[in-house]
Amino acid sequence: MKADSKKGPNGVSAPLVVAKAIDKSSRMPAYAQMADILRSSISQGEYPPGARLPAESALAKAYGVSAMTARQAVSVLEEEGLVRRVQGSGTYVRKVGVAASNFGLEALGGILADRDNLQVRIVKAAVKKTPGVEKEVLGLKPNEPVIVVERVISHRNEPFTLHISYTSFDPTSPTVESMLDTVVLTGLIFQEGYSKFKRGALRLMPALLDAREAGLLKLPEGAPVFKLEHLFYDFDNRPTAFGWFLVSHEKMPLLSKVGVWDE
Amino acid sequence: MKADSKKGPNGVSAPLVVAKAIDKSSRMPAYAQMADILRSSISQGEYPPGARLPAESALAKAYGVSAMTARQAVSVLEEEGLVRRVQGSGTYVRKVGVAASNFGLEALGGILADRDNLQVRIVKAAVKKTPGVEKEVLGLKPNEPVIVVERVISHRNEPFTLHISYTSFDPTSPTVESMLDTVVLTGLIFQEGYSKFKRGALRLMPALLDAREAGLLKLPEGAPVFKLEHLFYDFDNRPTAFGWFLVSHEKMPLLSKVGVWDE
DNA sequence: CAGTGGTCTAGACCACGAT
DNA sequence: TCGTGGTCTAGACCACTGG
Repeated sequence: MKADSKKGPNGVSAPLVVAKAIDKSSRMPAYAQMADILRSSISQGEYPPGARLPAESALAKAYGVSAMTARQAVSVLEEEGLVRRVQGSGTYVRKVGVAASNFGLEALGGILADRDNLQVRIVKAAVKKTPGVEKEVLGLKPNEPVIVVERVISHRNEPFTLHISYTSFDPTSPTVESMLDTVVLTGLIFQEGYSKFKRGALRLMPALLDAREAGLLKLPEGAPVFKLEHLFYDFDNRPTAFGWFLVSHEKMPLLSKVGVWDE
Repeated sequence: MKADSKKGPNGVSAPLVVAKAIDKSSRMPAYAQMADILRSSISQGEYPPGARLPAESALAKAYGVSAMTARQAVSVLEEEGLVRRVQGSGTYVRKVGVAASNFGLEALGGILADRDNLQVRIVKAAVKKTPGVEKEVLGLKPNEPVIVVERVISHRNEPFTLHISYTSFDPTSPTVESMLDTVVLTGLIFQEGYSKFKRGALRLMPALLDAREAGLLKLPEGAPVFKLEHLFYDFDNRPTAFGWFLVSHEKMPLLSKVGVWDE
């Protein structure tokens, strides 16, 4: 028996009741209208968490669209994390929970992209020759030199983040590139021009500000902040840019929403 | 002139050179094979960051598939964050940078789902009648009571997280549900059965452990940890479950990868 | 074995961008 | 105006789930 069919008093399968029709003359695509309707149905409890949605073929017929269009509508909800597709079984409404959350760093990107209001101050630039973990990460020998650069990046004249970076000191590359590694990290921090990096790994951690860091960021010593560690690889797969950003959670809020929010 | 065409010595447009052909007898879908090929091309620098990919129609012709299939292949790369589609213009390779990163809480979900190895110990359960921010968040009057419950959730007998929760004290709901709010938070913490929540908002922050918290989690006092704040709404749109998890970043690493990693 | 989601075709037309 | 991505159709067949 079709699980999504509704039975009349006499037990005969009735057609799927459609909450709202598609306006094909609208500029809004049919799949988007359909996704809105389905989302609304979920929101109103018609399809509670765990429930199975009608089959895509049934939805297509009910809304008078092709199967591909109905599929696209369901895909919208799937990408929103609202439903889960199981091949051969059906499409199910996801349960809302903490684990579904996802935190993006658009806020950071937005600020770093607002270059007109950014000020970058280099507070340290040195060649380090003593061993350290950064050399392991960059695949260097303990005695090979690395360039360490520390920058305070301010936004609208307020300190926003402290960036510590380690890059390999490659005597064969042009001096302008290696000396203060401005080119490499311009590509990392600002998303302009051609990036030199093929891929990167990031780790987000909580951290405390020591006295010096706190002074540079004009925050209290011992304040909890985000530490965003990064390791970027160039197109030769060599680890190239290791370092981290220290940034207050108030200046970079990490927010996430789960479930249905559009009403 | 087609921007993606390559010119021969005599200046005549040559067909797009295909790196590898699609094996239509393979069990791997054509779009997935095509996505792999394109990803590999990007990885090897054939399409550097900022470059425009060949038009979807050109790709379809070059690989001998329909336009919809080529489109699906490009969609894979788009969902991976590798390319950006611009209507009317083209599809461009994204530059790799810190802002592209995205942190999911699958690690948290994985541990909370492993119920056989979980122990939950309630370390506090009380009805609070004095005012507090939690009442504003839950939309209660300052004198309305809330239930506060604190739990230590251990995994394999090691403290994993401390959960503080505030829920409204609703005398009309069944006692079993409201008393220790076990049902509500069973749905929140464990993703089993039918969820009572329609949606939730979450905020991730860095925090320090005070002496009591540190003792409960067997961590040093003052250690930096993640604070994952949550506010969940029921299907009547009432804020219902406010609280937060304190969890060590070592037990819940937040990792993210950007760019091309599959080689 | 019936029903479900997953893939695929060979077209069509539209909205938008750059020219 | 032309090339691009975006939407859509009306079919087809396949892979998988579950009774």
